[in-house]
Amino acid sequence: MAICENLPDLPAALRGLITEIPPGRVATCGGLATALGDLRASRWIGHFLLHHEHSPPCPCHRVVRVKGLLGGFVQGGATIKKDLLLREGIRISAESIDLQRYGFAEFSTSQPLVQLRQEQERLQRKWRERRWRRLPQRIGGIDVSYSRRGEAVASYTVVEVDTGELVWSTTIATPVSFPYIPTYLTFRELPALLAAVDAARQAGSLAELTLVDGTGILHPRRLGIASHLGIVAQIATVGVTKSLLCGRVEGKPRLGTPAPVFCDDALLGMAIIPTHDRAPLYVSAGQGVDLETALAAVAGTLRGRRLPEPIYWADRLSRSAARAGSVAAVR
DNA sequence: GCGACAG
DNA sequence: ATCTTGTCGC
Repeated sequence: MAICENLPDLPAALRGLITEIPPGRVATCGGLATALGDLRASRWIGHFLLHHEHSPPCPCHRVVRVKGLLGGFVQGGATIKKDLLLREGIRISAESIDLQRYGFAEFSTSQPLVQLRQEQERLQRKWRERRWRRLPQRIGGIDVSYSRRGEAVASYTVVEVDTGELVWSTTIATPVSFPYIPTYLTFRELPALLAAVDAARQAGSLAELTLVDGTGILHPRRLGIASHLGIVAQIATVGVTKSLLCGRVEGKPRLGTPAPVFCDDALLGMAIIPTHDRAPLYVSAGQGVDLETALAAVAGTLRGRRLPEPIYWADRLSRSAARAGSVAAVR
């Protein structure tokens, strides 16, 4: 089954961009993010800069904060960074740099994030909605945890709706090759999800409907990870999140009476209170279901916990496996 | 104009 | 998502 083909090596692309900044010039995280193709990546870039493996010729001191403030530096304080920049001929007055004069943005780049957005837009055309007359007897759940070594550990679970009992599960570890960037979660976690879904399919244990820990069409491009997984793996999915990626809740959800979530004036999700005094969950259609069916599937598998049973178990099993270390690996 | 932003 | 001690409550 095809995974996202030609996934760009974002850390390598970023390193390449940083290398392009000539001595005597500086760039901002926002400028680098734009060069990668989306301003949303700037927070990841900031985090990357503070934690990357920094060997001597690395010119990361040429990345500063917006408005010309120096910002942090891997090797500790900004003192060394300031010194390096001064030595390259940059004038620093009142701890800030004149970006009009020293700012650099003429990167040569293929903007890898633009291609990923286009992939999402292409797949979104395959999105289908369907209203189910009744819920299946078994509902699946899927979630990903991360081990200390940076592997993604995915669990697929199957729960009997009538009894609420866990009847089957599988857990698989896969390598992680993409960072978390809002709206691009799919490219980080999909390989892990697909490995778990494939294992369930081969065991003949795939449920008719699967709850995914991630959003469905409640997404800026209407293709959250739940929808993406559903389309690629050809399964019916529901998106469930603990916080909102986009959109606004209309009114106040109460126990037993969910509230609608609107995004760009479209009804794309529902906020549901899972149990007394708990924060709401946000439900959206993944693939092959409508919002009403998605909500019924979540409501029908909520059994007094914060999360619906299939996701609760997937979360619990993947986390304990990730912490324990020893998990069957793929690839 | 600025900030927010699933896991 | 993950890093973490104690603490409150059923």
